Amino acid sequence: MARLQESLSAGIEGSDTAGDLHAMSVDFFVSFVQVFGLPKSIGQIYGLLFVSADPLPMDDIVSQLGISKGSASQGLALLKSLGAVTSQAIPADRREHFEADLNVSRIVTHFFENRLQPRLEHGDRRLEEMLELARAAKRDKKGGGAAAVLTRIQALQKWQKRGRNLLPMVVRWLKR
Amino acid sequence: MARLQESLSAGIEGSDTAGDLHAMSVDFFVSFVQVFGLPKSIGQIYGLLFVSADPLPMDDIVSQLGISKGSASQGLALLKSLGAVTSQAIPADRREHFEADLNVSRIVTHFFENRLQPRLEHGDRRLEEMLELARAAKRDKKGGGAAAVLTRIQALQKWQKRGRNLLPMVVRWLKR
DNA sequence: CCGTTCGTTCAAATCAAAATGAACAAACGC
DNA sequence: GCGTTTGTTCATTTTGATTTGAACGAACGG
Repeated sequence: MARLQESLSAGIEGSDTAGDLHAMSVDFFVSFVQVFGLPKSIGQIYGLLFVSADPLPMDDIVSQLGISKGSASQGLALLKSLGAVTSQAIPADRREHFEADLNVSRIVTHFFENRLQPRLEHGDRRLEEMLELARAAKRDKKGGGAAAVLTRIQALQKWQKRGRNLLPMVVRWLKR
Repeated sequence: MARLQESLSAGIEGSDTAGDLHAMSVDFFVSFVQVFGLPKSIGQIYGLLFVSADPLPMDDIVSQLGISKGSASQGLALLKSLGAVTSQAIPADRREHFEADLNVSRIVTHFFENRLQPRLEHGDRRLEEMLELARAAKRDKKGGGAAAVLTRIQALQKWQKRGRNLLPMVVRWLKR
């Protein structure tokens, strides 16, 4: 962050409102993305773009945030795939310029559909298998609480279904 | 996991239905808790208790999962605080015995209220500060896009509010 | 074409979160 | 009380994820 402050204020004004705002935005989005278990660099990049008046080329991002070219490249790739940044063409400059896209419902939807749903579905399958095994165990009269375990698994399945119903509702609600 | 299989099947039956079920449950809950960014050990412990007919003492958990006493102790403490396990007294055995509590809505609610809400509220405050700075920047005519940034921050605030409204709705829905 | 700029990839280094285990404290039985 | 069992704490170690940076390839401009 030293880098950020430094290069932005560059010995001009005293209170450096712009630099503070940049730093805050970076901070804000870093903790935001961490809620979703995404790497910090993602938040830094988005935070910077969010308060930038114009689209920035990658090397500006690298130098302003003091991160490596590799991180920036990978981070921007992910952000693009999330629909959170878009590239803008700037006349007479062949570098890609990136702009933050405040597309919250798209981003959250993407997150749900790509990170949560697959897990839920995989979970479904495994629960089904567990149920099968538990039934077998009960038939074979293995162990004392086979019936109790069976009941538990079935209860869990109900919750799983509930969760799977909830997600689309949330997505719909976010979309309006 | 070698430990789990080993101690459970203990050279009795061939196909080891019970051992498979245990392993699967552990697996299932490990990936479940990881969605919420909780440590793996939490999932292991809960997964084991979930398919155990009777409450287990800590040393059983330690030996069946092959984890350390420290992990088990800390993990159980967290699970208790989540209301996900409860201790049962077993006559003539002074060790604490733990039982899985299939209390999904309580657990998820706890997660929302303790992990998400505080972050959202902290975010609120920071957004407010950012807005203040952006207004100042605009007044001082710093930078070209001060007005655009202001608009963005306000839009973000709207989304933040939306999110904060959504959470209680989700919680209510989960509770019935 | 050839040199330069831009961007990606991936093995290695770094870093933070979690697990370990030894030391400690508390509760019990004798 | 005194030794033993049970459970917690916390400094150290381990592990896994992220970041780095050097090497590479592609696209452009002259």
